[in-house]
Amino acid sequence: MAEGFYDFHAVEEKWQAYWDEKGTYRVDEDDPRPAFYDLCMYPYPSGPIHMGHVRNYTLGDVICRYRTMNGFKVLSPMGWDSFGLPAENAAIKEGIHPGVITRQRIEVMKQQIRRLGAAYDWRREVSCCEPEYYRWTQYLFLRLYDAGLAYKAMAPVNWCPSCQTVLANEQAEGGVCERCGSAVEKRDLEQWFFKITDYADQLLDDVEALDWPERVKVMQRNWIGRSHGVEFDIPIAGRDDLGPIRVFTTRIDTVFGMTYVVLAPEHPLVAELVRGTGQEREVTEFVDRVRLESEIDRLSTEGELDKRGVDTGAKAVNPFNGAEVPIYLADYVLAGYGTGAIMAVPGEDQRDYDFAVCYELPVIRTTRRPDSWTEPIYAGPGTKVNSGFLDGMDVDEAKEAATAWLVERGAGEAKVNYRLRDWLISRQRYWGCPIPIVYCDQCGTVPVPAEDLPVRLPDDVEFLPTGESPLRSHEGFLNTTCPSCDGPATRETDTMDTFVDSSWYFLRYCDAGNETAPFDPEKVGHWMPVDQYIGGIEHAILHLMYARFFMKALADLGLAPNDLREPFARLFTQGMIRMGGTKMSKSKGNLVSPAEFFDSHGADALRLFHLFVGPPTEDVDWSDQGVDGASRYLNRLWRLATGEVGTVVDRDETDADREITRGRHALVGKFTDDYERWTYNTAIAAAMEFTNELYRYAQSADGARRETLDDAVDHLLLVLAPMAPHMTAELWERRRGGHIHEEPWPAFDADMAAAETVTMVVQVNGKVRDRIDVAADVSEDEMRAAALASDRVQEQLGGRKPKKVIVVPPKLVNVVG
RNA sequence: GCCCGGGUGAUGGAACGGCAGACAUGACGGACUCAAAAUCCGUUGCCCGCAAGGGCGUGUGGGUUCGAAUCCCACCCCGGGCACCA
Repeated sequence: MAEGFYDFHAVEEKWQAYWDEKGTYRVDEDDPRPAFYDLCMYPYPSGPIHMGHVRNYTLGDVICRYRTMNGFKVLSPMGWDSFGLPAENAAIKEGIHPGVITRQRIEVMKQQIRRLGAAYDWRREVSCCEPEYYRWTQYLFLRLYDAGLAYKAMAPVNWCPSCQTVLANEQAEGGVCERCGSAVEKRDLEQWFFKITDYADQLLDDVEALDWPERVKVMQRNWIGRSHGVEFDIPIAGRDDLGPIRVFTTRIDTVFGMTYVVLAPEHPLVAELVRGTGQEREVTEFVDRVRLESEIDRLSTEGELDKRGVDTGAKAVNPFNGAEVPIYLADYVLAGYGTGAIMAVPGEDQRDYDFAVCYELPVIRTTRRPDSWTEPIYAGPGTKVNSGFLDGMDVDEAKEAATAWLVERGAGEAKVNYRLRDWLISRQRYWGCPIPIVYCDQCGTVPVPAEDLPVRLPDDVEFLPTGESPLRSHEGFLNTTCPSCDGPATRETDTMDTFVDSSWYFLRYCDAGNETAPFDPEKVGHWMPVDQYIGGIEHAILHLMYARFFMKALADLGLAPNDLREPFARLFTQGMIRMGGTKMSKSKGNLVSPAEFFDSHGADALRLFHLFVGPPTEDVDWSDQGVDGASRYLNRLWRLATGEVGTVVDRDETDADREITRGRHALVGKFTDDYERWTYNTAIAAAMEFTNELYRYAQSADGARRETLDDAVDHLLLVLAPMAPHMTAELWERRRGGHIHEEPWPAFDADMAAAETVTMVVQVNGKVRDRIDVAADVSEDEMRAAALASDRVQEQLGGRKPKKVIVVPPKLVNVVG
């Protein structure tokens, strides 16, 4: 390799070793610098890293290094989301323990992440599949259990009758078991839940103050889905033995338009309602059919409305006017939301209308609609009609009056409902955190005492394609003694959803080595909340919602500081890397491996490409040529900074030199702005422009003035240091000595950055007709005079007097003629 | 269906009401070279013109403004999220 050529292999290795050994990015509580917590979502260790990781960690690293230069101690940790299904499936396929596979993959990934040059405090590394970590996941489960926030209940699950196991929704796509192809059924099984619904209001209200992308906030709000309404009783005609049907509505003002009532097929009153009636057979058949259908089938039957409901033959009595209306079952009413029963108002609800048309049920409209309205249903504001004592009121008044009417009679009350359900955490799987519970014939459900944790996953298990968790047949794991009575007991064999592990890993980073507690609340208070969280938009709902719930619950339990209610103050969601228009993925076979580029172009070139290709929020298409371009630029910078370009002379400062100094002040100003705005692509463009200018400067007949060029190049290196850390460190050391990443962020002088002369644009009727160089501090009058003196302007005016002259100092004059 | 994004050269993108296309990629031409690579220089939105210059141009149509890629209204197309939530 020729002397003077940028040998990125050697340079990158050298500096990676230096940062490791010197511990440049290790930070502690007693460091007096202000704290900044910079976090990238920890990866699932799938083996080699992909371009999405590169983009994510490059952004995180740029923040880390930039904030460090700005005087912060930046906590930037890394770890592994190492429990989960893919490793267990690989274990079944290859006959290797998932722990072995996972640990190997972590090593590969860690090596590659290191080659990216990202600065992590590796002392804080966590891996949630290790007992040192999951012990504390179990501990937190127990604390939630003690607080009544973890409970066991029956829940409908996807069940494969052939594999004899529960399937996650994504394993039951299309209503078919992904392993054996059998039709998946709904089954009711005892499952563990976290009571996230207790926090629904807080989770919703606290979204407002977060510095998060608006679309993520919208998704969180929709997911929680708070709706205010009324719950009330509708008696069943002639069936005093059955008690009323309780319904929920957000439109109690439309109650006089109720022309039928609908129960969910799973509603508890159904069996009694039809027993011994002529409708019994038809209703039972309907209920059985719906029960066997998966959620997916239920949704896909859209369009065949006539098969999706059935008349029970029974009648309900509208408490407001005594009208008798039929009671139907329909699968569009969900058992799990509200009361599982609705009053149907086909005049003011689209689904009710569609159903009513199909089953020839009457439509009563209760809101006067605008004259121009032609749609069959109207749900807007207006005056009530056909509504008894509500007539003449507007919608809001009617809601209030109808609610008061119900409350007076003890027949109903205002009620808030949520779309959010409790978090089902049970997984019938091996490779997850065991739920620390035992079942004793004498004592029932007994939590494992904290001092007995961790409940370890046994290593001596066989991974067979039976579909059943190996924990269920592992005698040594299954059989234990009751912590309460010492009698024989069996362990819970379900493990926790991996989202539980990721709901607190950012707290463990604050105190990763703690052997007596999950973390010290004081240390957590020192670093938290995360100042900048960076990750993919795919976690916009689940992970971010669960982690927020954990933070609030742990603060309430005294495990974390009480005022720490939100874990992530600022969130940045990066766009995807695509290849030829589609997402890069193994299954599509369009993966581009970052590792190849470490070898062929170097980490700095790969990082620079990712930053230059476009705004980091946007999806981007991968381009090999783009990396070539980034690499070309770095080589250009290398030649400039190693003195291979042009001639350098010693002389007194000339105008040309001063223009270069002005340029470097402007450059620093541009970078300072762009780092704050995350517009790295335009910052890099400015660096390229300035580099091109320095080339012309050094190659000009007069040559470059030594101090001026050195100062300009040094500043170019400083501003690029967070983006291309290896090359800038190497050049800085050669030119200046010392470590560039310990230099302070360069100051700039806005006055120095301002140009002395600017090019003023002269428009006639909004079209550019001339350009005139003027002093930067030119007055409005001078600009107007210069513009009107322009031959081109006079030509365009053709002797007419201008009607008006708009002057925008010092950029533009618009002559309106 | 509802809710977000987004439509700018051959391509990625730039332009936070004021020069549309910065910077880069690609392509073409040239220099250097025995040759190639690397590097360097030049051209590169469309149309008319020898040129000076002129006209057109940011998905479509309208509007606001001295001035619109940018703001407003309507529509078309693409991407994403949610979807019987009463």
